[in-house]
Amino acid sequence: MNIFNFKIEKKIPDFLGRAGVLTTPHGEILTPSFVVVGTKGTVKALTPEQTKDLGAQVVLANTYHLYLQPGDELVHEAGGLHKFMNWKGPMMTDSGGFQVFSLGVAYGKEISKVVSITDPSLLISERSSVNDGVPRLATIGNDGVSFRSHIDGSLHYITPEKSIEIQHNLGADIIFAFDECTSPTETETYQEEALSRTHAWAKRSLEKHLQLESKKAEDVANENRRCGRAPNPNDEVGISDFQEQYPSLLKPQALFGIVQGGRSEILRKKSAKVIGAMDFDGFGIGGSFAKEDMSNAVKWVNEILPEEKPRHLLGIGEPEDLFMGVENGVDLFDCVGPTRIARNGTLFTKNGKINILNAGFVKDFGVIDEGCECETCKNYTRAYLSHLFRAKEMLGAMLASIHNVYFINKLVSDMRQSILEDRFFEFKGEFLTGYLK
RNA sequence: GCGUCGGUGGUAGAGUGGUCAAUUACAACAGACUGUAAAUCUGUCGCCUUCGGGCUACGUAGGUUCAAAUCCUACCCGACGCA
Repeated sequence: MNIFNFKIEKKIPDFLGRAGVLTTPHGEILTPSFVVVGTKGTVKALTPEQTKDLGAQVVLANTYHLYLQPGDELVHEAGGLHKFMNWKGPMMTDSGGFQVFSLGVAYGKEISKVVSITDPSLLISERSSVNDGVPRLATIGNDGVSFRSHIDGSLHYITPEKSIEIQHNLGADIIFAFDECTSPTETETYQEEALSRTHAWAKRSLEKHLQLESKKAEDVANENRRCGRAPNPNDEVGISDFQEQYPSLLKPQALFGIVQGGRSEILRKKSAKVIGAMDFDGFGIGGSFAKEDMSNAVKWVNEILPEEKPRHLLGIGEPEDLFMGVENGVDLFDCVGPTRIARNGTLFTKNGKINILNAGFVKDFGVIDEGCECETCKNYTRAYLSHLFRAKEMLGAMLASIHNVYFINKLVSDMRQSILEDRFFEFKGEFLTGYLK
């Protein structure tokens, strides 16, 4: 299935990279594209209007968080997440699979999305399927995952079916299969076990999704009859014509399957084959990576995944990683980085990141990033942002987020343009020379 | 003028004979942050160091003691009360 049209406009010669257009019921996404993260139905410190104006084409919210608060049923009652949060463009939701990891094995440890595999303290101690005594908020079973709410401690059980159900209630255009994100420090044996679980969950996610989609199609047909509209004989799902006519919640949703496999070439390729052969509308590439492994993993996977479907590298967003991903055939990226580091005082510039809290910026009346066209750079100085951060004024986080989101969207958009103009590697060289110094 | 209480590191404020270079918070300085447990977290925070330790420090100056930020005396400063 490929429910949303994905058109590849131009490829990077002899590489996997490409520029394309993905059409969703809420508009087009020009790829490659950076997906801004709005976990709880808000891009932190930005209004949806600002987010859009900063060049964001699509936002990603989170199943687990919205299920806990305010509850997916409430969001559904509100008319879906688009309407609830007033985001009119394309939207994605993550399945909660990452929280299996971040609230599970990674809980309380210094393990995150990108880790240094050389650090022995990160090694996961001997696994026991029962309870290894390590405190965590998520426990994995073969059928699903028990979560202890990080908000109030209450216990919840999420299965692939439950995740898909929640994501249908939320109503994003693109939703993800429920998966298990593993740490690269896990043993090969465990990676294999987790991978077969992820594959089984992918299948169950897909089945549940198709079931809910056909029910939605039925609802659409009924709605049609009720309103006296003639069903469209050329469109058995009855979807494309309804994009403008029907409320958000009756619009079709695309499901992306997620490839895992840790650091292993064999497992990554196996996963790409298995997931790639399933009837997904696109694919996510997941996992916690050792930085040095990332490009290999992406390449292995994208050589196998069907070329005509979009690919999303989950949770990656450092500028140098974006170049790596685009070069290796990734169409979509999401990352909390730009917004999180912004709130913590770090800003992107063409010459690398700066921490605006550093003493040198107190009396620096220059702009954050010379030549940047964002509202922050056009109107405020480094000294002013320095003051806002030191004074803990929330405008600091807002102005910094404006800059970082603009910067990263502009960067990916420039990459796209460079592909179209056949000068991707020139652009990459130019940018990284200044950025990585 | 008399009396009472008090003067501790950039700030606030613990400590009231040894375990005190001195709890804690804030500030300061730096670092981290990659499908958001995150407007968060970590480290440093008297001087010197061959990282073992050495030196100078709790208003000032003396004193008691093996040992004082802690006890005594005088002085300086502050708050309050009485004249």
